[in-house]
Amino acid sequence: MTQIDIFDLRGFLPYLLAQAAEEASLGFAQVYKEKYGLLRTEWRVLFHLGIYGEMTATGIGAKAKLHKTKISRAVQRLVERRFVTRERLDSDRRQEILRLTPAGMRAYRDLNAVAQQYEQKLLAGFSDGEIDVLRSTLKRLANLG
Amino acid sequence: MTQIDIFDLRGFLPYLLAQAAEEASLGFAQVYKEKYGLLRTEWRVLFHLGIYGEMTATGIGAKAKLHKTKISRAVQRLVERRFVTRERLDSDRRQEILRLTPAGMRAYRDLNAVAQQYEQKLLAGFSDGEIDVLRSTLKRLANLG
DNA sequence: TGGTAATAGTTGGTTTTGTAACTAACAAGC
DNA sequence: GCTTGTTAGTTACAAAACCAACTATTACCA
Repeated sequence: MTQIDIFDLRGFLPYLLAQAAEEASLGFAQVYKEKYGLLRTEWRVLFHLGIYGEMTATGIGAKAKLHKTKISRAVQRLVERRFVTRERLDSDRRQEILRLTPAGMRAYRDLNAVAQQYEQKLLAGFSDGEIDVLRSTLKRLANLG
Repeated sequence: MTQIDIFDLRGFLPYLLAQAAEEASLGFAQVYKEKYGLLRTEWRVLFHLGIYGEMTATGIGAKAKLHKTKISRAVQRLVERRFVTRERLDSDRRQEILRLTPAGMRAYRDLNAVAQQYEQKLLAGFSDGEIDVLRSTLKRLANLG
């Protein structure tokens, strides 16, 4: 067994993805942390409510692939900060509908705008073709279509 | 300010990257966890030593962009499991050279082979062109060339 | 109906991470 | 040679993640 048939893990896809994901999320994480005191999971919940409107915690978990305990705690903090309201459903009193407050919506819109600029910077050196392939392959890898 | 100019965050690159990275690493993480009881950081250290041969903790940190405390703890556990040895350098007694033991090398080679197969499955539905673009864009995003 | 199973969400205890302060060894300037 | 600053690695404490057990409510079905 020689060293020759050893696969070069430097290009190992899960590794490249992890490194690129971390690098890409870092700069933006600073923004939502410093401007709004949000943690990553809290930002994600905010962003799902901003996109989809009212949702339940379980619904967000399914879309974002986040565990319900993480969401439960994120929602708690978002409610404390008055970015989100919760309302028990009369038709099924186990569920709570989550909604952005006006303050939550303002934060969402602001961060949305920042995100847009941030992404442009990230992709500055890439061609349109590369960007298309990148997005489409990532979506497939993430099982998002 | 209408809703119309709101950027669609479903395609937000840091989000897609995070989701794809998590999905891609999950299956492989189970392997190194179940077969060798390794944590993610421990696997990364093992893999750097497998690729580059002997290194210091700081050297691994620089390559892998891992904080030195994380590496310190990972190395401790790898030494306990007899996958890694450490040796203080006489020329600079602050540094320790880390090396794989034979058992560490065996684990590395085994996981390397699994990784290779695993990656093939991940990329099964992609064309060669897509794979090239994916790898090259990820490397640039991760500042790895 | 009444009993069992399933679902929504929370809480508690353990692991793991993150951050800062720490020790030990070396380097550089005076 | 001292003093000051830097670097390698560890440790300690706080924050966050993980997992399992829990409450409350609804669904299934005999």
